[in-house]
Amino acid sequence: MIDPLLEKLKHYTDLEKHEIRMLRAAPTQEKRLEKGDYIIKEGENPPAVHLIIDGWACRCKMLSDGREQVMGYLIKGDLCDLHVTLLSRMDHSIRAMTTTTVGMVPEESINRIIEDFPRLARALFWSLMVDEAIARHWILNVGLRSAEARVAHLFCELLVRFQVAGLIKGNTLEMPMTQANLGEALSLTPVHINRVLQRLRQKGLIILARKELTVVDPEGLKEVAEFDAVYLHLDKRLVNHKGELINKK
Amino acid sequence: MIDPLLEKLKHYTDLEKHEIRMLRAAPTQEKRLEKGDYIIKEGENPPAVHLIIDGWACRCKMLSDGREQVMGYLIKGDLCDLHVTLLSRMDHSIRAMTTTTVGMVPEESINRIIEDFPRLARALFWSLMVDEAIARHWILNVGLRSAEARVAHLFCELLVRFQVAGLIKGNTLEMPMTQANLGEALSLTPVHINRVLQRLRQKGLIILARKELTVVDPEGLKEVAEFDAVYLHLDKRLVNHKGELINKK
DNA sequence: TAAAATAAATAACCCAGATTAATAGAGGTC
DNA sequence: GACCTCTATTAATCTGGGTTATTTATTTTA
Repeated sequence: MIDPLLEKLKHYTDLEKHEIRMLRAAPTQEKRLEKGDYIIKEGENPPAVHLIIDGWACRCKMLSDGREQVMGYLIKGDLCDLHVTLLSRMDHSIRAMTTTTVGMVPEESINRIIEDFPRLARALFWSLMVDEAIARHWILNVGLRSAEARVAHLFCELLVRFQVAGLIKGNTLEMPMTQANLGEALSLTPVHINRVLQRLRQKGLIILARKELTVVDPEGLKEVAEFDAVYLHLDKRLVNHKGELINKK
Repeated sequence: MIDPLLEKLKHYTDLEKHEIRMLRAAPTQEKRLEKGDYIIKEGENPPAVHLIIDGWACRCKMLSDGREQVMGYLIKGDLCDLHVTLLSRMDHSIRAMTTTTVGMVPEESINRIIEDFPRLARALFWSLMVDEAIARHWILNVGLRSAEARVAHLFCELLVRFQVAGLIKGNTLEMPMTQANLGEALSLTPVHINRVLQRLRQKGLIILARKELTVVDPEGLKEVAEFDAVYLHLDKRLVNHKGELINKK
């Protein structure tokens, strides 16, 4: 089930049958991981690129005192470590937050895509650049926004990403992370995350219970978060079969 | 003077004469900017990629209340907006922090490199991936480290980046940003930046005066910062003329 | 070289979010 | 359905870094 990745890439460019076929055939093996397992550890040089097929994962890194920062969430359709095809080893770890199934795309398939499927290659690089933009905006989030805006911003981001990957129709998504885990991502303590969630609930912006988040008032939440989806770069580009942009302006 | 970029890329792969020639010829035009000028503004879709030839710049983004977050520093040899060849528009701005000269590399040159100079293309993508890793580690820095460690970490990063670009031999580099600007990058107030700098000076780790930083005790500073240069991915890769990795393990 | 403007240094006081601790639910599991 | 463990909730207290204000260098400009 590679469809969420396809759905996501379609937001960047149209893909033809043979490109879709190539992508569907790319993960040659699946691996199942339990909650808490590391998909890839810092320092490793995985021989294949991992694709989240089912479940949730996060990018994370620990300091020597044991405190951990979550640097990004990975959902169905996200590629975990495409960048490691260029770098030598992981500078952070990726951990499953639920029971998770990952697909393994051998590096040769990636190289084949780069050589023979330029438009697909361009779409994959686009998703890498979006990951970079998301990382930059997390700096902004942690650095500048109040606790309440921070939580709201993360929820807005996840809502859009779920919609983009075609995983939900409405405004309800599964959210398996604990308040402690949210705290690691947003640099807040679990206690304060709890306080903020109460406030967002009171304002009628969200419902969050039993690992399920419903954004009751998306516009209101965006306002609190000062959320602007531009950084997710969802505007469809016109790209020819060689991967070249046409009609750029 | 494109040498800092060349120096940087050489840390990833060896380049041959014709590749070096291509890169040297890439910036067809230069532009001079004064301190405070925007090199590229959020929302723009620059027709050329900007290369810092001289001076300092920063990636930044402002919230509606006027507060600004610096999301990264750009030094000689850095490409500002390579990612915009894939995305439609900038999701943040780039501002000159000193009088700055940028070279403009037309998008056609980038496309030519991707098509005909695979090893060079791979090196450029490597630098993009390093930018992404730097962004992720800034999340860690702002999110988890104490004020003192944060400042120390930034100084360690800049020291290594200056060394990698062949801009300095020793441990002294020009540092034109004000304490207020450092604060915008590290999410600290100018007052607190000042307090922290005093402490780092007292500990004999740095000398900072007249826009010049000397790291007196690099090892000590790294210890305070818990700095590990792995995320800058400086290990030389063995890459053939087609840009394929050889001898990966 | 004096005046003006900008940046650095310091002090006094304050607050958003941290810390610690204790309680209450929710899911598992046997 | 009794037990156990993990997660959420709440309250009381504390602190790292923020705020505001003033003074003292540096630079820049004229």
